Amino acid sequence: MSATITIKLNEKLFLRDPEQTELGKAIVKESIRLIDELGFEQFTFKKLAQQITSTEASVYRYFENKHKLLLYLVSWYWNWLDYRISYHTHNVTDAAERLQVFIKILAADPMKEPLTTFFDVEALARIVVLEASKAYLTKEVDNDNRAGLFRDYKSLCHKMALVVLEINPEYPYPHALVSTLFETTRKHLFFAQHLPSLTEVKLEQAGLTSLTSYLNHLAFSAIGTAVVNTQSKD
Amino acid sequence: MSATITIKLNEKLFLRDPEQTELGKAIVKESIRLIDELGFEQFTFKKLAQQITSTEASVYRYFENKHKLLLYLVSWYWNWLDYRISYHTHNVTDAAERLQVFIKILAADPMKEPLTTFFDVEALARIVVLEASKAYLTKEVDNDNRAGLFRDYKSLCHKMALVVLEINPEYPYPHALVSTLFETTRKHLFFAQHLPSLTEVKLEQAGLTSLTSYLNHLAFSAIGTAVVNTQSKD
DNA sequence: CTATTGATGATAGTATTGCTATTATTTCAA
DNA sequence: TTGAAATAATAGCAATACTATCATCAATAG
Repeated sequence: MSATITIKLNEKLFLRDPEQTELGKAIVKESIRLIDELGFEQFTFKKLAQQITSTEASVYRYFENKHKLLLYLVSWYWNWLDYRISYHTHNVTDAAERLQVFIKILAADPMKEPLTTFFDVEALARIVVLEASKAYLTKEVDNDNRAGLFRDYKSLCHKMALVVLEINPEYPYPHALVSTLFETTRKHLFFAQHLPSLTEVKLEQAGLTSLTSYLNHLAFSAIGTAVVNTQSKD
Repeated sequence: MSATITIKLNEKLFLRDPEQTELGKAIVKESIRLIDELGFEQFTFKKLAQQITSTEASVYRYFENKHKLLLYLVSWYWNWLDYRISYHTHNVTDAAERLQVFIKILAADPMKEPLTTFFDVEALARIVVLEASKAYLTKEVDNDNRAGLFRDYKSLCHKMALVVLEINPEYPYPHALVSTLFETTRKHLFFAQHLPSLTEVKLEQAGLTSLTSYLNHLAFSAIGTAVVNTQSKD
């Protein structure tokens, strides 16, 4: 059942919903390709418009500016992660096991995905590694936060924090630990590729076993429980 | 003994050494003030030149571009941290205790500092929190890395990794853990201030005890040793 | 005591960026 | 079929990220 789940994002992220029109989808699809190729700094609405043979003005009708577009893409990604995590854990009763599934998905382990998208999700995942921090590391954070633009990241974080508390109700840093896991995942994917002397994590295998191991180790030693030794069913 | 330790940075970070001239020092001092005030995106060499009543062209004679300037400032900061850590640990024999001093300094606990600077170090520390990630999260990382522009961060990381190994020679992720501690420190200082729902860390106290506690907890539970309960002597 | 070098300042210029505005054209729904 | 909405085409503007040229001034080397 390859359901087309519609990911519902905060309306303040865009001026016109890009999923509703062909042009909108072209903007999203091509912006992902271009940001992945050029990096966020070199990416401009003019270059994007050229690629989709449209105009800068048209792109501006969908997104206020490129920062909002980045926020849109990143939010979409967190929403997608949330969906995948729910999908793969909804019938896992043991909380520790659910946390492990969470980590496995975070670390980008390829799992059969029921959600098909009109754009390159792997490119988006690379964008999240390289650019996601820039979505909030600005002088505009507080305004953007008030506008609810980080809602998806925060709610996903909270959801996983509850799992941590289920494992150990006395654990004093559930949100901190989960956000650390999120940030650490991206940083170590990046380090493994570009600054390998900063980590023991290696990228060689598709399963990213060393990243998964490191994250499991960090999480479970902090929470104070041994890593559950269960093979997940997929 | 308030020694004026000269922090020696990679020469590729600048075109002309800013510490050698009055103009150079003015550039560094005022750029720290301006980046802290405006954020890195809104900061320009033109604005900087106006502040120091010099010209854009003169600034460009010291730094190739604003990205290199950021790299310079961030490298200076890591170097300064390195110096402080060495200073406060050189006669601490116990490795676990040295790691704790390291964490305490990382978390910006105010300690008597022997190094006096001609600019606002606290502003620089804020810049590191908000902007340091942008120094490497670019499409230019590999070039910058080849040019040795991350040398200071990497060597500091390695130094601390050796301390981790001294505590537990079997520990499989010393560099990963240390870089996680670095990144986590900055992220949680940021979260505590702007996205508090992502962390239990609070900023209220000068000593930042909650951040220090969280970092100690993360580090020592991962390494597999209890937190040493020693009051440091300062 | 020149003569030269090196650092700075003054000024100008250029391509690109990050928009906004106006008008024209197409589309498709009532 | 007509009218509203979406898009394209074009222009323009202030700011950014530089580069280049030339004049000035100070130190210092011969």
